[in-house]
Amino acid sequence: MNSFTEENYLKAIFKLSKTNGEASTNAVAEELDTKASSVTDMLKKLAEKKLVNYAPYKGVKLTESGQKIAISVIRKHRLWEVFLVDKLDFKWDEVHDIAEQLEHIQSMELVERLDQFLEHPKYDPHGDPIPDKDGNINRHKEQTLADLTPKEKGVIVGVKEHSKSYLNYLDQLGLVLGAEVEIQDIIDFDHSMSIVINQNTKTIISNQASKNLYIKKLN
Amino acid sequence: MNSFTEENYLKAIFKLSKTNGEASTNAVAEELDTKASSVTDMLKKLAEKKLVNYAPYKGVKLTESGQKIAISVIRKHRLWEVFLVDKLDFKWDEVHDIAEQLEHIQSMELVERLDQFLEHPKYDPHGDPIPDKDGNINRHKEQTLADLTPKEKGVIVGVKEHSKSYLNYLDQLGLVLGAEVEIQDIIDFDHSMSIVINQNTKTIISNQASKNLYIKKLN
DNA sequence: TTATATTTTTAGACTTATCTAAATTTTATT
DNA sequence: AATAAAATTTAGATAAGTCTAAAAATATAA
Repeated sequence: MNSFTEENYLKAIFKLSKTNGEASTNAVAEELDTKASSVTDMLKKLAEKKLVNYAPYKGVKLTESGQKIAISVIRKHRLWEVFLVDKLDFKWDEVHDIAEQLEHIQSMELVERLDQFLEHPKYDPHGDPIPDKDGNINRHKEQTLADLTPKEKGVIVGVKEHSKSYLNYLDQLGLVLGAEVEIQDIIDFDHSMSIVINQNTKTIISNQASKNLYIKKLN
Repeated sequence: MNSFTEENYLKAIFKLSKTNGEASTNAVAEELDTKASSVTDMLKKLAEKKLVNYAPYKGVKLTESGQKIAISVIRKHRLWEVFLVDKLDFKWDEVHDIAEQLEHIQSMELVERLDQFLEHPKYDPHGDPIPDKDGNINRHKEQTLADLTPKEKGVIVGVKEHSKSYLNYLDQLGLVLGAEVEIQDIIDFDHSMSIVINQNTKTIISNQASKNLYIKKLN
């Protein structure tokens, strides 16, 4: 059995590995808000359990079984988020901390029944894909609002950044999943965009904001 | 913030205090399947946090705030059990271990929304009363099937013992919450009873079994 | 390529929760 | 009341996870 802590390390390493397939000690420390020395200790432990491949100074990589656990934790996290939003009427900016706790509940049966109860959702409330029972993940297309050019339209399918303040801000503007956005203009200086939301509300958003919104382009 | 462990100690002390208002070190150790010396250590810690009143060799008592926490954990446990049985179709003998984990999730908002989602249940799947938001508990009447005499009838309203094997056994016999039982005969020797369940199934149950079934007498 | 900066690891300490074994206190028995 | 038995506490260890400070390895830059 793995501890909460171990699961959190595996999850962090998984997240950081998306780009280059592995993670550095410092990156893991940053992600988990802890010290590099603590990370080193834990990596040794995870390596002994064959959950990661680790050689001193050489970074860390999940093994097959480490990845399996990480994905299962992510599956639970995202399913619980769907539960919280769809069934308990939480808003998308309120569920993260609670799901961080619920993701560690141990019971295969529970997860599968929850999945069934929620009618096998494919995405969580932030548009992140929910891994299936066998760990397959339907990876997101990486196109963001910032990639579009004037006159182009897209539908919001997800967010890259999950902070409460960002989600709340999007909510205010009506930039929620499924909303349609048309680019009107891009300011050369700072790449901020003027956009029209759902063909009626006009607003301006920063590049910082637009590059964290996943978009499915419409033609 | 309190750890899982602390919450489990408070819950155990609360449970053991039902009879005499306080608990002995050994009783707590037994309840939590740990050693008396570990309990002593923890009692000191809880006492420092003003969650219990503890004097060496004199037993332990919950303070007001200790009791509040214990009851809130019990409230969560029982609400989650209702969720698991009513929404996820678990059986009453399958939910204990999962609820033992879920009861430690920290979020007032979550509990209140769950309570609402479940439509403010008064009892959990074993007939145990669910404390309300303010910690008031609708205590059970302590009458058991073993207290009835031949010809008397009652409805099953709860179980005193929660082991999987007992619950499973009751299930087999149809001795579930709401079932009607009529006493036919009591064997003098071992106090086993022959009973009729729901006016049609006749069976014999041991005294051990009958004294763990809470009954509401019918007239 | 040598010096400097950055990253990572090691060493040693601390906290929480646990244990065993020994010592102490309380309770029960004669 | 003295002694035995039972319950409880203390002392000292252990494991998980963390930290600070110092040392070692790697990367960067003059």
